[in-house]
Amino acid sequence: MHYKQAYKPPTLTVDAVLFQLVDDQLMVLLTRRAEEPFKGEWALPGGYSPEGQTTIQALASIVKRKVGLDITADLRYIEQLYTFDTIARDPRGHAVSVTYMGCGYAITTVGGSQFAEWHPVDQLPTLAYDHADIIAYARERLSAKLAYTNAAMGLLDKKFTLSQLQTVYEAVLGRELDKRNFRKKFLNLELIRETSEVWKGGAHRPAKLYAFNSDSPETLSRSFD
Amino acid sequence: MHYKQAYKPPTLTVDAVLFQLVDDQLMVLLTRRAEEPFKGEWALPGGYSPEGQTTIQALASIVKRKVGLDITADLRYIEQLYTFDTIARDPRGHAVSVTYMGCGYAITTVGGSQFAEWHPVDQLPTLAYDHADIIAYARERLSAKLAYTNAAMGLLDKKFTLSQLQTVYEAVLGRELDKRNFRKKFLNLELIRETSEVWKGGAHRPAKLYAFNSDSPETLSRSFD
DNA sequence: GCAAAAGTGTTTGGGATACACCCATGC
DNA sequence: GCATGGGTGTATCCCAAACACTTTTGC
Repeated sequence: MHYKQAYKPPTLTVDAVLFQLVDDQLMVLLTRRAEEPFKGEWALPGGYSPEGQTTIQALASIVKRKVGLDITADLRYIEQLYTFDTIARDPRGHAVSVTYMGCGYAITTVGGSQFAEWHPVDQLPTLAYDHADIIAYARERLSAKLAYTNAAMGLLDKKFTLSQLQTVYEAVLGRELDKRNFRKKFLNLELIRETSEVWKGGAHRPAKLYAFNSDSPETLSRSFD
Repeated sequence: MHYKQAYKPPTLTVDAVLFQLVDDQLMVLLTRRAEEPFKGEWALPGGYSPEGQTTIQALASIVKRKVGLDITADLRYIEQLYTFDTIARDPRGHAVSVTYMGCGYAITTVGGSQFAEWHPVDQLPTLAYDHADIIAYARERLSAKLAYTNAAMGLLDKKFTLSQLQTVYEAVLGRELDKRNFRKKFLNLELIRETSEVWKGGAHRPAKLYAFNSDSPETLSRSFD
């Protein structure tokens, strides 16, 4: 593409905030930077988004290469979050970052060219660039989405118990919920259905397994909580 | 900025969906394209976003130049909407567009290097690029924001009557609301305050003027409607 | 039998909805 | 005095919140 006047676009990058629950805690995937700038610091997985690829395509190949995670196979949900574009956010020069937020369940396949680790979203280390802001924004968005969509699906197995569902809500919202009210409200939304299976999880009464009625993102007419 | 490997970013553009009410109708500002591609068709105001400027800075100068509108002075509100990045959206080559949604009140200053006109959002002409999608997305976002923020502020004068406020809600949501319930609910939100002034708008009882308590965007704890 | 999580109902208060008439002004 | 929009109250229903005990299993 060429232009009548001289035109130079900023660098375009992509970054992903990837969530999953580990031990009932909301975790985010971070990589340790091997090079300057911010060498040795923690950062979100991300990289350059070149001409000829959509940002999500670029993100998919970067995430696969750097942290060994397949965003279609390993994630249950991903959406565009926001585009961060302040001039000084990258010390090397002006870089505009299109960010994504994704959710998964029991992801263990992490391991690529960069060292990566899941960190509790409530106890993050110092982060490179403006990545702390990006994570804060993603967490807020996810909280909001729990209330009016079936986004909790992203953090659960295909079949799950009501207690596991409640754990997702509690971990993301950061507060405890009443078990009876939670079940009543959620079952009223007609978002999930009972399956015939049960979960035998230990030395206690087995729990019924439920599944979401729809595999795709849904917006609720009346919102939850 | 230079790179270890060859890296070429896509073109970065900005586009704005600007709303205002005219005759109780929600209108969006469109320009008529003077050149190929899509010569003669209607499009959103927008243009290239160069290195060294944030997208909102680039948008401000483009909108000022092309349609003669000052986004700080003429608009009451603007926010980033979404980044559209499909490869084929611009026939000239891969162009990623960071889009914004803005609202104003009684804007009459339109007139720049491009012919521009306000169009009812419910009766749009054929639009260039993917701009119809962008407008649909903006309208949805604005609808949603009316429910849980003070975004209606953006489409009103600093002081307004409750009927004018209700008109904003009806125009954006696209349905009629009950006057008594609307007033009760809105006054309960403690988002607006009565002023001592009244509006004498014609051959009928004068209406009390109200003002928003806060000039800046606010999110409500309990949502409206 | 005991530890551990699953499962279950009722009461109360507040907001949502539906609905119709009088009031203040200009002309 | 009449046309025009401004302004007001009540009854009903449903949802949200608070709250504690019994059930089923593994060991």
